[in-house]
Amino acid sequence: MAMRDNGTEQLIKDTAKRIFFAEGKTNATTQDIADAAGVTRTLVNYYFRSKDVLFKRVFDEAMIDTRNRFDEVLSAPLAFPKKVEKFIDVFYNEALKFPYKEAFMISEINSHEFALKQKEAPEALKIFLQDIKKEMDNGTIKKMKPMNFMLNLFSLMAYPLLTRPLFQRTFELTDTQYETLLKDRKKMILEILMP
Amino acid sequence: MAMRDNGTEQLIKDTAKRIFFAEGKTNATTQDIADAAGVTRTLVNYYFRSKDVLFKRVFDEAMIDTRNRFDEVLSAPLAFPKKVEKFIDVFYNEALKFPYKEAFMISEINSHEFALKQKEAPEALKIFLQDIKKEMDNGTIKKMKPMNFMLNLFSLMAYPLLTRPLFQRTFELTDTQYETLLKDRKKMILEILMP
DNA sequence: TTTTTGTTTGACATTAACGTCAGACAAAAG
DNA sequence: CTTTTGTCTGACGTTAATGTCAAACAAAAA
Repeated sequence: MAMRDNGTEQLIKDTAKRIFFAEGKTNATTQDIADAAGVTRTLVNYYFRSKDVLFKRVFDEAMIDTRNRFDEVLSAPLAFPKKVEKFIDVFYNEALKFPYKEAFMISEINSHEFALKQKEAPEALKIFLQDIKKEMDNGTIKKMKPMNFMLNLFSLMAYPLLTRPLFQRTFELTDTQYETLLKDRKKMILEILMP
Repeated sequence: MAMRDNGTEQLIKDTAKRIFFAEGKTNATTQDIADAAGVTRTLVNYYFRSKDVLFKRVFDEAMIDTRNRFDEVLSAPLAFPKKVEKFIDVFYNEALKFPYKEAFMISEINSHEFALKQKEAPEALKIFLQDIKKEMDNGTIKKMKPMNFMLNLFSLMAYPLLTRPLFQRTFELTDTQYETLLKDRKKMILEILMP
């Protein structure tokens, strides 16, 4: 086929994402990815010049993807509590599909090659911070630096996912038990943040 | 010297810890570590049979070290609020010394080779969970699963450290600004958890 | 058809990181 | 002193992972 066919390229990227984010094989080689995608390794080098390029592309697209997902909720015309609630839902649904994505991103973010593409803070985040400020002025939520409120929300959602392997084994919980725990947290997070 | 001398062995381990936890070079090679320690790479293989062994030892000792630090506070005969406050202090002091330790541990925990040494939950954690339960019964803190309270505490402390490179750059904060933010969080965490 | 263009493959070259080994060396034990 | 034991070094071999290349191939364009 002579037509510009990005089917294979997409397949490789999707496979890489699956391996990294869903299966948690952070040290996968290009061979592993090629095998899983059912193509030869040479093809990986044909579409992406090097392993590094592929990795960075996967990472960047994951960042953008996550941001878009967040933006949609955070800039939606919803009442504040509903917005937060929906945000938690979106976050957990993604986490359910890609259990290792968070941990992967944390690693990359903390690597020294990490560089931000966009310079400014995303518009949606700014809107959300303004929402938070407004709620504080209204007395709906406890007064603090809006940034701290946001950090709290992210923390309470994400951290139990990041440490899941440790906590689940330490307290000898089954998969379903831990998932119940996570599900319970949604209500609890809302109560804590907006008492 | 024919005397059993664990000076060099210790030096290598300490250097590795510094490189991983303080400098954040997670992909450091045995050569890097040997160079930084001022010894030949062969020595690394002499004391630790392989790279894997060295890495696992560093990780395991870091786990134990952290646990001991926590245990000391968590099982101390302190009033609950004081205990939590001190715990946050201990946590942040460690984070200040080893900014990348958390991220490193998260990576390891989420790798598929991760295995827990000890089977049971540490005694100190059990004590802490009982403390929490007691406070809830007393009505001092909001009722929830004690495990969730613990998760919240860890989350609120740790997550802003894990995502520091991302948040700091996104909102264009200087090092001192972010550290101020972190310092402010201590009071805020206490207020949130024990209103 | 022939040509052109993009796709795919297998074989090869390169490299970086790791592990081993024989032997040098120094200090304590005999 | 000689022997023994533990420490250290340099050189070497091995491997796994990556990257490159020429050529085969298929489909669209000429």
